[in-house]
Amino acid sequence: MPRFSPQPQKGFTDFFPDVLRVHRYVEEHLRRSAELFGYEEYDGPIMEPLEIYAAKSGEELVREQAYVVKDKGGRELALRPEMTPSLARMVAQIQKSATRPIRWYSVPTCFRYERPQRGRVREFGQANVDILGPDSSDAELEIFSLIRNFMESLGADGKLYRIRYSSRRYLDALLEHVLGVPADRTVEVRKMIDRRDKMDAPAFEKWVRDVLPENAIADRVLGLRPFADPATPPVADVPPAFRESAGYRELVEFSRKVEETGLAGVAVFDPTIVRGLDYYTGLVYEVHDVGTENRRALFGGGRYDNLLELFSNEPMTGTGFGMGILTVKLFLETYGLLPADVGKADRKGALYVACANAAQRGYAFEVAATLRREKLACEVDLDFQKLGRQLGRADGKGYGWAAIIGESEARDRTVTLKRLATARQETVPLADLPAKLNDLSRGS
RNA sequence: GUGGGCGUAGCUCAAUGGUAGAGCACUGGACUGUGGCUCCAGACGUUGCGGGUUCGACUCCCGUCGCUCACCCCA
Repeated sequence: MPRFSPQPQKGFTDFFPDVLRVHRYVEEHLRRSAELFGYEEYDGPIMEPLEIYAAKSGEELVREQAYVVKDKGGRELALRPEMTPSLARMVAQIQKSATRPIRWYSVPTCFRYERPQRGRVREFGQANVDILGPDSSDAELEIFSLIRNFMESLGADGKLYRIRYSSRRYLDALLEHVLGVPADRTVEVRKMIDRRDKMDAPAFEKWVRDVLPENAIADRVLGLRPFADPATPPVADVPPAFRESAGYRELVEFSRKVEETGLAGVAVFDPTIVRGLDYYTGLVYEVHDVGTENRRALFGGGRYDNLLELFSNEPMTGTGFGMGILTVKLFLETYGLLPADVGKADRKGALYVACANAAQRGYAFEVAATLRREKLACEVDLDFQKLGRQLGRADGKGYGWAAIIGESEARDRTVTLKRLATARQETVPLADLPAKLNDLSRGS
């Protein structure tokens, strides 16, 4: 027999029970926050035709990073690298009948063939929360509130993270009217602004001057520093055309709303937020750790106006984010926000059936069945000898109670009910056991 | 695709060219129906793999594979 490696594929994860519990902890908090805001859970196929990703996100990325499967009909399917195209497809089906806004969330497993590193693996859980229909930035306000609620529920206050937002339209207006960047180079200059902090200064300057040989423009781009208030970019004279642009007005108004809503503590304008692809058309946002430990964005999102264009003639706008379960988990670990017992099963109210003699195993199973009928969790030790070992296992697994069974208990149809933490025990008739356990658990 | 770090028991790690070890975990015993503590014992290894240098390699050299961190990218 050949021996295979017990390790999972690179970038894939074996979720052992203690690891899975941590994962679920993050997921469940997200679900709870989403439900609190009225969002409904959906899910879609784990594979979609390759083309719908290619159409959305560019051929090259898809070829390099998609897991592609050819089915028996010769169709090329991709393991979903993201949820949004499936969301769009599904929404297109119910677009005419659904009550708006559509508030949906999902917690899919997604796949990307990339080189793994901290916070990034090939198979990953990514929560998605989207609100579709309203074109007002009140939708973004709601999304920001939801993010704050989620982070607070995990014990992260506003000092530990920031929602940083900007807008495509604002940035384009800034480039056009304030910096004078020619239209044919806005895409690349956007990229520069996104990249500035990640490069060393001379390399950045060289890049800028290569792309913008006009010195005056290059100087203005190089002189642009991050600034806090979108209404006042730090340049000598702001042309009126900029202040009249839709991008300017939209973002300044949104910034004001953020203040009014009391979100200013966690949400800040940041002109360097650009977001990777051309996907987004309006407000964009990312959530970051304020520290340097976790440089990868915890959340990324934005507004898309053309979401449904692949599937429907009728446009629909929306905004939403994706959030990496793993990145949030790393964030929580960094700040010690995971409860100490998050990886352990909670069995404080559960009972362990310890039977000292194989002759009474039938009665032991009957006791367990009786409890389970009353929705009381219990586990039967299958050793049927060595009571000491059995109690040791019960303790090791964190059980709150043990039911000890031997000859006399089986004869009298009782159990010896023992509280493991205190070692106190008493004999209880089987018929009274469920009620007794419920009473004691409530009292403790 | 590029670069750094690391590969020794299930896990965390020692062993500076000279007999491969410890702690934790596991199994059993001390203790035949009463756990956590303690003590004793056991099982666990092709030192990632292949080659080279050497009387002798976990140790040094070359290659290779794997893991990891960063770059690239990040729908």
